[in-house]
Amino acid sequence: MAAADNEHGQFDLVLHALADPTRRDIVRLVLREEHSVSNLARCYPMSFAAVQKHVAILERAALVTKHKHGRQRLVRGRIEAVREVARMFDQLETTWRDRLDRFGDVLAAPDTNIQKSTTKQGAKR
Amino acid sequence: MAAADNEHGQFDLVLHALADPTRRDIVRLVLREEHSVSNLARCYPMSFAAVQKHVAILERAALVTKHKHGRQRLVRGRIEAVREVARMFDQLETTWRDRLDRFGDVLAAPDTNIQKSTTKQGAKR
DNA sequence: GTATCCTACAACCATATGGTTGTAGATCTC
DNA sequence: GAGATCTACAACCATATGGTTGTAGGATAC
Repeated sequence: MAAADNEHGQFDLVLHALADPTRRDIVRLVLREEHSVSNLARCYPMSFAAVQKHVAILERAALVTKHKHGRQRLVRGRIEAVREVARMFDQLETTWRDRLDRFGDVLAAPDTNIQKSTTKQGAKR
Repeated sequence: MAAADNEHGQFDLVLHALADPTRRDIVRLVLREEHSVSNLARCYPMSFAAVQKHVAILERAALVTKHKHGRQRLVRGRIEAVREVARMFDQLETTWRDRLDRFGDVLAAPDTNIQKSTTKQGAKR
């Protein structure tokens, strides 16, 4: 499972989806232009069903959409989703850095008062 | 293993490491200040060994470092790594978007020209 | 010294993941 | 209509993952 909770957050889904080179490549392709699933499948050294699963994971993460066109389903990348993820990531990084800035001097001194301060704010969550 | 190749790329490692709320929280904590492993373990509803594994995954992704201090190992977040990942992600997103711009008309979708405005101010940090 | 605490690591379990093959349903082509 | 193609889905397998407990080693405290 995820770890701390029973339901996947969007961030979890997206990062997990992108933590695979094949899936990143699929996103790259379908951002260029739409591809049918079987079309995508021919690009990778694996079965059709395997690629289908990868597409499903990307779809679950809202990174791509599918719409049917005749007998095939065309996969299209959602550039907005990609941008949103990049933005989320920037924000996450900013948040972390801000905290860093605020407590910057703590890092300056390798290990002075870690225990006691950690004790009180460690138990939150 | 991963999928397309037998050796994990750095991007795979980092995205996989961050695709878990507990690990993201650990990164957040150890960026604020150093924590021992047992200290971290007390923050989460799981065993010491489980947290130890999470830290190992973060360490493998070079998101944190450990150095021994007496009988404990202090975990410290590598802000450079986090920033580097955000940068990698921006770059990835830029690459994808660039291709999109070049083949822009493929996207007759509602939000055609949003990305270019985002282009310049999205990657700021 | 002994006891205690922190850590590393191995063994184990349940489930998720990434892959396979096979089957069945739509849809196009003929 | 028949056949071919694209897709969805189920069943299955091997391995990875996230969690557990237990054991052993180092460092501190007494």
